[in-house]
Amino acid sequence: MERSSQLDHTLLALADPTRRRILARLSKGEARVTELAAPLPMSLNAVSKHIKVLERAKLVRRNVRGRDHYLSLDARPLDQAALWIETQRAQWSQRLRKLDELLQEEDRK
Amino acid sequence: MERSSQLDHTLLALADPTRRRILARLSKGEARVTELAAPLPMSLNAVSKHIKVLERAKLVRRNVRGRDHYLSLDARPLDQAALWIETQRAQWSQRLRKLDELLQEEDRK
DNA sequence: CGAACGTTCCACCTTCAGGTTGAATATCGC
DNA sequence: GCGATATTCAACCTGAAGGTGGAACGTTCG
Repeated sequence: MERSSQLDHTLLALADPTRRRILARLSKGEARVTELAAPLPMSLNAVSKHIKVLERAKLVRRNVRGRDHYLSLDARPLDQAALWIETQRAQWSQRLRKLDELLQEEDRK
Repeated sequence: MERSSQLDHTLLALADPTRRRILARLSKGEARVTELAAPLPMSLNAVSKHIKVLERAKLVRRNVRGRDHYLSLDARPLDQAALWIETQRAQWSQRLRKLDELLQEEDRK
């Protein structure tokens, strides 16, 4: 019934340490699945699944060359996530500011 | 076996539209559980659970006054999340810059 | 061609997320 | 004290997340 938004997928993908490690690795340059899996304490299959989650979130692009699949980072969805967080922080601090003004108003009376 | 990090909890809490709605509401001021639940298309119990997830992530604080529980936003965990995202974006764009320099170097030869 | 390699697909298991309903608990107001 | 109100707790269900191992598939290379 419910369509999951792009933002849902992005944040969900980021909410896992293994996937954040993969992204951190990819931010230094493209890599194959096996290369990404090598330092991780799990099966190649599990890593393959994590990559699929990252692809669903459009955080990672796949480039197949022969039998090798080269993964690379696409940082654009991060912009949307950062935007949401910044918006919340802005509204929050704005509210604090108004609250502060209100309290000073009280004091003057 | 695995200890979940603060960042995991934060991002996981954010990766749900209902919880983001709750946070957006709270960024405009504190509210009781029932007030938060009113506009949401689910039972009060479900909302209570969502709030617990937000509390685990330390994004929300609870202030009990009589039978009413007043929830308020604590934006500090958002800073950590924003930091991680910004770090990734920085490394990613730095890599693109270096790649660009490299290509220009190639051209000059 | 045939063996090795890189990756995915499939079947399975266990844990957890998100929702439900119904009962329990605590407080308020008459 | 009693009924209404605010919230949680407990049990349960369904589906998805995250892991496993093994079979399948396409590609490379001797």
